Amino acid sequence: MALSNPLIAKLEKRDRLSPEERRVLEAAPFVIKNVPAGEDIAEEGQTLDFSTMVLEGWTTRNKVLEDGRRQITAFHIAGDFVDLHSFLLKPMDHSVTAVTPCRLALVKHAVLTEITEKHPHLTRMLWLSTLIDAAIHREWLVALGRRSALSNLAHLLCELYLRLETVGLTKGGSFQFPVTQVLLADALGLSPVHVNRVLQELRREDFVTWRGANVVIKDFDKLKAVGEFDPTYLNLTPVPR
Amino acid sequence: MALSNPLIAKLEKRDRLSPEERRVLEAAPFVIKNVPAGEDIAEEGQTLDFSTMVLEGWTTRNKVLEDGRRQITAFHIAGDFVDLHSFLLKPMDHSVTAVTPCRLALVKHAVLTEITEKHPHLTRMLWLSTLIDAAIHREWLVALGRRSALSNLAHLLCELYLRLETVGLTKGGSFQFPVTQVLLADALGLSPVHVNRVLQELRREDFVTWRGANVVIKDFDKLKAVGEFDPTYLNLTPVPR
DNA sequence: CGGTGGATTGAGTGGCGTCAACCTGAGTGG
DNA sequence: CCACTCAGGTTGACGCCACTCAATCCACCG
Repeated sequence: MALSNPLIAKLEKRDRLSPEERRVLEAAPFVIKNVPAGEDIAEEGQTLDFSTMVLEGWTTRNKVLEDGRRQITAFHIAGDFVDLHSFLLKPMDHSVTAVTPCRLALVKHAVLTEITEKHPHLTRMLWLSTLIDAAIHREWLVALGRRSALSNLAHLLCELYLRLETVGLTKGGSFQFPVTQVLLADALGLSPVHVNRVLQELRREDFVTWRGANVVIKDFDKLKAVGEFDPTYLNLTPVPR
Repeated sequence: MALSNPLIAKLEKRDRLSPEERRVLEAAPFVIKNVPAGEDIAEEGQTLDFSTMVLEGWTTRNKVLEDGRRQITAFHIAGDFVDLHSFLLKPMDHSVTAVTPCRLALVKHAVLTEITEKHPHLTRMLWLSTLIDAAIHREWLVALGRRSALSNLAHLLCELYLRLETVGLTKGGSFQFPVTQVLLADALGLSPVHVNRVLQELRREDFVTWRGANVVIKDFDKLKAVGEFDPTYLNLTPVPR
């Protein structure tokens, strides 16, 4: 399997790639690395000379406070360049952690530099993917600052559903979301206990069925309404960029 | 005055620019626009064909929920390309608003495209500036999700102080921060009433003096400690990128 | 069959929100 | 010069959403 399959799928949702650009991505050298669940993929403070793409599995970006409280700032799935920003941002300002066992592709920064030297449009597409990450951050800022716990969770589920769909990881209205309630709490800025209660409300209202990692969305429209979800920020329309 | 003075200052803090690159920025065509306080500079949903740089004044990026609640996701000051991301992200997923009267420089996206075609390193530097915006978003996510109101405010003041310093807008330990408590509330994810009380605590503890827009930091170390502020994420060290 | 990670539940608490009144200072107009 | 207005800041009373602490349940596993 080529490095670039899920990445190409993801980029093509945003703009057409030329055959040449696709070839460049497919020919880019990389190293496969497997990481067990729970392990850190990159740590705050490190200066890396490669960036990591997720081929399989779930990862988070997270920061830890002095007293051990943790905030997850992003979830990443197949096709996501988890730390593409480490290409220009040094050192890492946060850690990246594997939630499940992960298959990763490590790409040297030198390879990325060369892309930026020779392929302006492809460069813009990679830039774009970091801009979408930032747009997601902004949406989470609104959720943490101004939405209720229930609304925040509903919004997150809508977002994940669409992102997973673009890389073919949904089945009907369902997907796998292999996180514990403690992890969810760290993403939503809540306590684990309260996450449990909000989950119960989600189920009571019959928005979703959620058993283990398996999430079935039963009423996407209601979920969208509760989360005031507007997918614009995911930039899922192909446009020349 | 050239478009690029505060921008060049900002970029040079992160990596050296070549004389050629500086010339490109200085020669880039732009239009000056003055905007009164309170006016929207760009609105959610618009697709723009230019990006806006702040030459003078304060602006915010913000999102508004259906019931009118607002969340500010960023403050921008001189030298910041407020909506550089609109170059690749279309349409705008949030609004940009002038807090004070602002002097802006509007740069056509075509100009930016040309830079990406001809000047790879300069492109990386512009990319970098959007990555730093994202790093700031992440820091705010931690603040909103896991920090107390007081800690959040302290952290914000530390951040603004350093950012203003890099473009020469501090004087001793003081700077101008022309926001109302309502605006601050929208940035910190709090109610205006609670912002007022947290401000009183800041003053009571003698961390800062704050009269009108004039903020004097009396004990930066204590402020850093309360906000658990670590400036790494601002990438203020020049490094080849 | 005990150990363990994760989910669930209950009781009590607190940080921050809401509502509403009041204060203050900087205009503005007569 | 003074009355009026108005935006913004301040204060008090009260309530709730979400937190903490701690116990219990459950499924899975060696």
